[in-house]
Amino acid sequence: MSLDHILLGLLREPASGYDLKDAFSETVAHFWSAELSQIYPTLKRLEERGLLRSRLEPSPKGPDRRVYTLTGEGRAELRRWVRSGPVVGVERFAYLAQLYFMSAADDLRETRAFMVDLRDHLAGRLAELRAIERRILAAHGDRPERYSDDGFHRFATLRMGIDSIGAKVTWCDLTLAAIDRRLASPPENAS
Amino acid sequence: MSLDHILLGLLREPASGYDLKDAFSETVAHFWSAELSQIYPTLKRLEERGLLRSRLEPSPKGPDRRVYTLTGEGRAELRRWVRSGPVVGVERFAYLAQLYFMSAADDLRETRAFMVDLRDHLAGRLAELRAIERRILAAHGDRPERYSDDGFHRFATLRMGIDSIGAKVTWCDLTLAAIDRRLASPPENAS
DNA sequence: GTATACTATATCGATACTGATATAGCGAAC
DNA sequence: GTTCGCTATATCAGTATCGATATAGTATAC
Repeated sequence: MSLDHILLGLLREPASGYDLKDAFSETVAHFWSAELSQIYPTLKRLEERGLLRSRLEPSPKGPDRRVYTLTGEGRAELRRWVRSGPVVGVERFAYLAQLYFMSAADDLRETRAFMVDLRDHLAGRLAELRAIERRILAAHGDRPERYSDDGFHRFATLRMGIDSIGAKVTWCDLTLAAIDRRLASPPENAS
Repeated sequence: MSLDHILLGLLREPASGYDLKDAFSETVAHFWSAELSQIYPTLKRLEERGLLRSRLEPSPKGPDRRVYTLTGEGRAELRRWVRSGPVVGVERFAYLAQLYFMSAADDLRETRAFMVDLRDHLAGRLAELRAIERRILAAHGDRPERYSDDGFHRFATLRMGIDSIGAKVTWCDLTLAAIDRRLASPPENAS
């Protein structure tokens, strides 16, 4: 159900499905993603439910664009959702499952290589988020307390991404250190 | 695809679908979850693919149990997956989307209430994970360096949950503090 | 002229996941 | 004796998501 509401949220300004796909990568990529093959049918369904309205517009650089606009009902539904209290879903981490099952039978040096890979990947994501943060801070004279209300909320979601992935990178480092200690002096009476 | 491999991993000891549902809540709940309605057909499919074998056993307390066992192929597939490098999926946070769209038009005190709710929820999850950690530490005389290889990997996944949720709770607190500063002295030249 | 790249919409099949529902044995409470 | 709760398996409908594919206009490069 969340994609429905995210599309409503992004449509506070009129846009086509194609535009929305771009909006995803620019703005909400750190907490949601969607393919065009999911966006188009979802927009259609939202229009059928009366939450959106659409019109065809000629495009200067391709086929006609179907541009969607929020209806009053759509705006009301978005507000209802935002005010309905935090929607906390199940988090799924396939890589933790891999780590969990990478046990006794395997070589600890394989675990080490796995953790190095994971650390690199997460550190890359963290660097991207930090780059976005720097751009935002620069645009506001490094004074986050002076953001508009919109900016305040957007900055907050970005910070959660940075803090959460940052904690994971630190966890990778600590786990790697523990692996190295273990490789240097294996436990004798393991339990 | 991950559920397939998680079931293979949990089946290093024979179990029925019903057992596996329990195993989820006891062991891997902090990084995956699944309903019986998904577990049963997945087990059937894994058996068709030759990764599992099953037999019917009479149960002392109910209808017959269908008990699944790993085949050699199943064990090989599990090892292949574990060694294939970290599978990093997209993380989706509906509550960040809500926060993101909870902007200018709304009252900042609503954002505050939302963040308090979220903090409570996350703090509850964190407390559960810390309780599991304490039980494990107590069982090992508070010396994590002496775990078996199995214990080492399991403890590592638990730590990632604790660190990551801990960072989110801290982020809630910092965001709440920023909201309170903002409520006390609203920005004049917001940008 | 044609191959390539980008804009734009759309559909299909496969898999993933949830919640509801059905069936059925077994034991304890009332 | 029947209701309740637990064990146990199973199916269904609805939605979510991804990757592949089709179609087609426009512009640029070669």
